[in-house]
Amino acid sequence: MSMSAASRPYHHGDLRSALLASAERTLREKGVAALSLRELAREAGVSHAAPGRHFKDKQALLNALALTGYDRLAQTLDTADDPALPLQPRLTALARAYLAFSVDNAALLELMYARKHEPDATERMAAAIDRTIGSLERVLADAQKRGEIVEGDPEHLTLVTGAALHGLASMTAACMLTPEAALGTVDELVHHLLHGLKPRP
Amino acid sequence: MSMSAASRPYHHGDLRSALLASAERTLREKGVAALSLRELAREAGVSHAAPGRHFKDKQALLNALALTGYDRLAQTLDTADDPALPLQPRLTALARAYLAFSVDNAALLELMYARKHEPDATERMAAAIDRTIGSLERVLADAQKRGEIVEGDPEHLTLVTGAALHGLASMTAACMLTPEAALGTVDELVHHLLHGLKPRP
DNA sequence: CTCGAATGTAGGCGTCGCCTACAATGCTGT
DNA sequence: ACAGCATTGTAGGCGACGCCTACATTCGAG
Repeated sequence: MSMSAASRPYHHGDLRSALLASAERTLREKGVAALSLRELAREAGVSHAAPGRHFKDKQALLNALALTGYDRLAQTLDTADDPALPLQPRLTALARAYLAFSVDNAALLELMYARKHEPDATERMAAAIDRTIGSLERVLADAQKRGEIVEGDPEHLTLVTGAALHGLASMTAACMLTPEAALGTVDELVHHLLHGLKPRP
Repeated sequence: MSMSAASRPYHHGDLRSALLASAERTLREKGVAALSLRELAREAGVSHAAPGRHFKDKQALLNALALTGYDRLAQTLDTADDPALPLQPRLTALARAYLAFSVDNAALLELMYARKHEPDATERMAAAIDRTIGSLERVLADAQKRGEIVEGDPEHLTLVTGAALHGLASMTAACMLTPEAALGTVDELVHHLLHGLKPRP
């Protein structure tokens, strides 16, 4: 059968990946509200019902998109983490990496942290989140082993640190801070986190 | 003219408020995705185009909803703040109030922090956010005056503290923490924020 | 090679946001 | 009191969307 521009082969070949890639681009360029299955189908050159063969509904596509986001985030954090560094520069580097990712992928991050409802998606999402938080927990656990930070349940310390970082990223995403201001604040945030706000005697 | 159940008066009387109230209920009970102007119109007993007289489009209604949310939040924080308290309990109380609000109004908070586009809405929103952050900044400025916390730009200190609180709230909204766990962590978070993670000599 | 599974197509259904033309009502100035 | 205008609500239509079903084509395991 001919493969002229107007008549592609009946089967796309890798529609699922094409949809996800197209969706990510649209998400980045026009935001989540501009995402429509029909438009994605048009961009892929297939009929408006074809995406339904790969994603049972729109939410399923968004979930898949979020999961790819977690993969990229995990990879980003992994390469940013240098276990040889002392706590403060190590944590700062990790924080900068997370903030940079959140600025570059604001809409995607919104999807990643959106409350899902289907139990299966929630499971996979929770596992991905745990993996992300794991990067931070490793840093703090190491620091604790070396006596660089106070005793206490490392999970709680991770939560406090993670909340501060995520909060900064979230505020930036909400346009309460410019990305530059946020990146410029990271070092200070980590410093205050480690040294506390109360004066040291 | 008759006012039987089937034939209300031609004019609703206070459609705008009715729409906002109905929207807030739907938002709380079914989430933002379930909000539709046509459904709100049906609940108010008016035609599907009537809401357009009070909100130029759906986003305008969401913006108005967010602004009422900021009013309620400001009121909540205001009554929760006791300037007579020393820093730690004062900050803890404020944090608990914010967290409680964010748990009770998760979907609304999502709207409040959503990136808007129309310049007018963004202005009003930014003013509301400043008002909210002001509650926190007052606490820290007072503490600084009393020498309870380190020197430094109070705006930066506010940012660090606010990021941590907002992060905890945000993580709770994203179902990474149960509301109980979050509330149970607040005290510890404030403590670590004030005393730092590094061991005190 | 065959036949079922996987994948894509065509069309339809109900809902939505938004638009326009029109009707009813309220309000203000005389 | 009331004319005239601005406000508010109505009726209907438009195009887009998500999702569904019935059907067509292709792939691949036996």
